[in-house]
Amino acid sequence: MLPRGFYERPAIDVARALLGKVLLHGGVSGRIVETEAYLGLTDAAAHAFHGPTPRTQVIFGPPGHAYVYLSYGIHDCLNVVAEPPGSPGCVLIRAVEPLTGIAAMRRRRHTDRLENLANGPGKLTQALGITLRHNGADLTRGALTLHEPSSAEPFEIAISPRVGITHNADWPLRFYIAGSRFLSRHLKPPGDATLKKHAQIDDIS
DNA sequence: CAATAGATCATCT
DNA sequence: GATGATCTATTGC
Repeated sequence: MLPRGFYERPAIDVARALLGKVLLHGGVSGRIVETEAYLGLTDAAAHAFHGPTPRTQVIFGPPGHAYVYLSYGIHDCLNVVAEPPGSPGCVLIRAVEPLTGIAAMRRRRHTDRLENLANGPGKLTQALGITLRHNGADLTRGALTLHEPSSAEPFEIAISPRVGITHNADWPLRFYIAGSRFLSRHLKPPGDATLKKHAQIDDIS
């Protein structure tokens, strides 16, 4: 079980440190392969940016708790509260690699494909059975917990801009395990994009 | 494979 | 009354 102190540091540090850790709920677990940091009052993309509200108060509370919100009216998304009380940093869990309880995941997700069970913030909550009821839950004790992996193979951390936001869209606050098959988005091809533009130029001329 | 439309509702203005 | 830290199916190349 990760101790409270694990979460009591800057959100960016927690986002990086959470990679490779294990998220467990009711016998169903996954290895975290993708996270995003949200910096609170200095970050217009963060829910906490406008100060505490009934919804976001948990982000301003003690670290090591869950902030779960409803996304686009449909999906429950899981955040981990970081930083000391009053400092509203948090980390969005964007993807996990299925480890245990895979049968239950397949049932909840209505799909068999391993790579499609929990490769997105809305998908992993559905796969693990995490809902708005877990908002405010203490991650250091209770049904929803985080752990050190039993076997830790080394991995490389890659960085990119965050996904799906309109503010600070260029801030490099998304962290993921390089080469993982379980990411919410696949890597951009290394080449440039000039080839595509030719077609449009040809159309005009 | 890439782009896009539609679903759907708690939260805040 | 507008707005998303998304997902899926569908359409178009």
